[in-house]
Amino acid sequence: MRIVFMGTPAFAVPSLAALLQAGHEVVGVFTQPDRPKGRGGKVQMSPVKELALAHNIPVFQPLKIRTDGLADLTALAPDLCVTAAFGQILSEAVLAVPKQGTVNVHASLLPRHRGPAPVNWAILQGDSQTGVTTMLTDKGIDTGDMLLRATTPITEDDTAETLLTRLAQIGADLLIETIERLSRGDCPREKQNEALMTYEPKLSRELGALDFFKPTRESLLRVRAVIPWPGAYAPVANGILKVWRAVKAENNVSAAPGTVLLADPKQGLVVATGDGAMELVEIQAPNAKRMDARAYLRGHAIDAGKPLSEVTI
RNA sequence: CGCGGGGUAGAGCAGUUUGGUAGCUCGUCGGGCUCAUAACCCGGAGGUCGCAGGUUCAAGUCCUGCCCCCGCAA
Repeated sequence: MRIVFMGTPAFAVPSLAALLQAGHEVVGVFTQPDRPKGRGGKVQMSPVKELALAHNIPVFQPLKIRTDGLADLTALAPDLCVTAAFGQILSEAVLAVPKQGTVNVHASLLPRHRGPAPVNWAILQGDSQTGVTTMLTDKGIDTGDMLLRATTPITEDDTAETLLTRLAQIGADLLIETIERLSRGDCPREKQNEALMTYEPKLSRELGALDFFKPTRESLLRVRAVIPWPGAYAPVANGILKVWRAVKAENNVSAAPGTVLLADPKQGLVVATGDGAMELVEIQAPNAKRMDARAYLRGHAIDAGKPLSEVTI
């Protein structure tokens, strides 16, 4: 069976690797064009492209597959297309190319969390579990019929980063099983219940903003949900303080949310919240690298009692 | 050639402008005090100041080259 794979970031890599591992015939890979990235603005290949090149698979990087990629896709004459975080919306013309359709690997339990950032939103909304759904892509965004699904619990230690890594592997395994069952003709297929559907947009920088007036729990979820990008942050006198890890803390004092309650190497950096307090465990000062807050406090004195927004970090 | 910050003891930092025998907080080791302690007191160990070269009586500090790390922006 001739398979064309479409994917871009690290999440898609295990799926492509699994296809190759399972001996499937991957005749071409579509991925987003190389773009300037990182320090120095160097142009970098997508993780999927690197893997494809390592296996000498033809790589296609149309700006828009629906227009300037259609001819290449048609020429590959795929029986099946597989997508995983490709980053481009497939038009009906594109979907019409593969004889047996297009299977998508989506990192949520559909119909919950349709959209480009399902893992982050699952954490942010406090879901106790999430998973991966394989589905038949149709013209809508994540609206196609569901095939198989696998779940995984969201633990207190999970961040969007750890969860995404785990889901990528789960998705890869599920993809292989899905293709096997499709080819055997015994794969279940179920329409999505539109009434239970949720759709969330891609992440924006603003989603990282912490609001200390909200309950501790919400802030802790946010910290975990926006790793590694955009990262949770709070304003300070000299810029922005990023928060990479935080935990609930005790607060017996009556202080306005946002007030620095404690700030020393032994007790840590504790800030008052809407319903208690939270300790900022791993932080990142403006222009600095991320580090343990207690380590940071050994070299930088911070006055407790003032609002965090007025403190110079 | 996108903008910028930095490499000083195990950790985090100061000191570099105005060259002159390396300092702070924490940790660590030993001792003491205490019912007790993330407490306190006393004492000690631990550093080729990223690498190489240069200027100088003298360089962490000035000059030149190189290596490495990181932030922002995308």
